[in-house]
Amino acid sequence: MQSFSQKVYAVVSKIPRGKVFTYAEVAKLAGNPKAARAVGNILNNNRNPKVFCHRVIRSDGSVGGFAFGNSKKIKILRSEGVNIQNGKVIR
DNA sequence: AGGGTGACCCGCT
DNA sequence: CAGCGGGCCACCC
Repeated sequence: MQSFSQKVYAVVSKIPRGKVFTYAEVAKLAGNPKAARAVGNILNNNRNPKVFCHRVIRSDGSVGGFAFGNSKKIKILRSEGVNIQNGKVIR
């Protein structure tokens, strides 16, 4: 049985390298476009190391938050090939 | 069963 | 353009 959190994990895990998904996008793909908040809650409470949580950003392009440090998140994203300027992701 | 929290989003001022 | 508030959903205690 796939709970919303499980779906979120599945979607996030499917994020290809060098690409970034917004919480709203993940929530929508998970089945609830308005559950962006729930996505953040799930990742925050679980912050599963097996999930590419660093590839999930806000709709504004901000990295949002990261359990290991948002700076680290930005660094990782840049390594992935994502364009980041002034702490914001340019996709 | 109810209340509280959170890495959010949208709208208004 | 920037800042503030309200509302949405899911999970935990």
